[in-house]
Amino acid sequence: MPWKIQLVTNSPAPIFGQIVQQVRQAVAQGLLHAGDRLPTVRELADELVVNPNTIAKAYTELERAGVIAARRGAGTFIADGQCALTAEERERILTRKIEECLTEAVHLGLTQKHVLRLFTETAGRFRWPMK
Amino acid sequence: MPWKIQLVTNSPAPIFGQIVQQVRQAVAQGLLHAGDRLPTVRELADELVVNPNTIAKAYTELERAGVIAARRGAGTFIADGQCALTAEERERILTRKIEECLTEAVHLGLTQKHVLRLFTETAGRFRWPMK
Amino acid sequence: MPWKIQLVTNSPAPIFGQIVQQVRQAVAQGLLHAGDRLPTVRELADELVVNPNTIAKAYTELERAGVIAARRGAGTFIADGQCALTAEERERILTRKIEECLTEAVHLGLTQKHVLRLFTETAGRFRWPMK
Amino acid sequence: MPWKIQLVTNSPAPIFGQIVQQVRQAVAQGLLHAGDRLPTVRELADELVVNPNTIAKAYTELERAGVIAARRGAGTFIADGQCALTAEERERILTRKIEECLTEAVHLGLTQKHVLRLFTETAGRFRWPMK
DNA sequence: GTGGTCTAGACCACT
DNA sequence: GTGGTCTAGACCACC
Repeated sequence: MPWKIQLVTNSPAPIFGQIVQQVRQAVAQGLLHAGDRLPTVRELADELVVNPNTIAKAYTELERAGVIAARRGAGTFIADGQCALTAEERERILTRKIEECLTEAVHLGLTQKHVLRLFTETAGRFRWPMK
Repeated sequence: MPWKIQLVTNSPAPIFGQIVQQVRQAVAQGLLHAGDRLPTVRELADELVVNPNTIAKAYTELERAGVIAARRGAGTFIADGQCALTAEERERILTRKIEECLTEAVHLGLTQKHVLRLFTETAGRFRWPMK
Repeated sequence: MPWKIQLVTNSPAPIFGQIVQQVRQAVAQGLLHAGDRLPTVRELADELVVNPNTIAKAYTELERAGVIAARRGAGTFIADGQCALTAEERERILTRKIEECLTEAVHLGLTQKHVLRLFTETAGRFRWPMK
Repeated sequence: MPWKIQLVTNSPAPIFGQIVQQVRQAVAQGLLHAGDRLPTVRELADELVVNPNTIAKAYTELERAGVIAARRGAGTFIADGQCALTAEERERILTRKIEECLTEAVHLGLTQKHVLRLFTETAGRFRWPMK
């Protein structure tokens, strides 16, 4: 992998969830591309010093989300998943996420201008669909 | 309260967490202001039909976060919480939230333009500090 | 539960998959309704004589599919899930299933008339959306 | 072969299983007839770019099911397989398949009318026994 | 050697 | 007492 997964063991976020999020983000940022091979369950388990079942759970979750595809006997690969949800559902999901984000921002005492700048800058580090 | 808390019992999010998030969001949107009185634990427990312990846990969490303050014998009130973190720490926290948001957006197949528009629109419904 | 889950231990289908399919079918046939409570993980594990983790895996899968909703500390309930896939995706998925079904039918040497009758009869035992 | 086998490598379905299903479906749709010659294991392995062992496993499975027959030194041919099961057993097997199909349909939120139309249309693309 | 399933048993978060 | 997470270790299907 072109980068390292960072686990925070003293976190309320479960280990498998941290792995899921970091792989999803790497894909969204274009650090991982469709067809790239992920480390095997056992390799990653050794590297992160967690139980192989925990890695397997993360990979299962990612597969269910269409982010990766596991092939028995061959390994695990980044998929070129297309989201099949309706347009309304997608907006609904994202709006909720954005509201969480903004709630946090206001409570942190940041200004609207500052937040918009941070959002735009960060968006530039992601890999957007062309369509 | 000027608005109703909406609980989704069919949700992986814990009940107390939903309450915390909705109070925080109401404050961030200016629906609740510093000094406003919240319902008592028992009142809210009756209204939402949940265990009083669950409400108490939500209030404890909100107090720990500096969003509300309980005054013995008087009730619970919205605090005018000032965030005591350093500027760097605040940016770090928000950036992580924004990254989660953008990761979701890319996986939903939305365009950068669409997401920026949605973010800006939603930000307009929040109450920002003047500073 | 108004009916019993039947496990075939000598089957290529995994145990958790058999549970998933049978719960899905019970919901589709109207034997289980939104809001109904399922047995606890431990209860069902005892009843079917399998490991609680196996039941938990089945429940997790069903939750991900939106068929049930688990509430920590409260139990597991049938959800009133709405499918948010696009119309094309839904037709695509079902057509593939139908093709599998028909392939099987032809290889069994059944006549078209016979199969259509069986299909229509069986459909009558399901609970269809009104819309 | 009058048509091409399409492998989906990003799929939980095993490669050999996809081959088995597609040959069975081609026979059921009349694209392959009794006596037609199939490619050799090596030819098909080269064409699909998979391990010859995988093709061999698919052929073994198809032969076991009576769909094809290998003749030493001559090649592999589509058999005119007669299903040796009792009428009851055949109905039982098909009913289970139909139930899976209908369970999926209901969960996709499709109407009974829609599903019946799709089933009838698809059935028209299959080659049924005259008997 | 790869991922998938299952068991056994521990601990935690939530109601 | 409920479901959720994690560990440990076994066996199987697939390539």
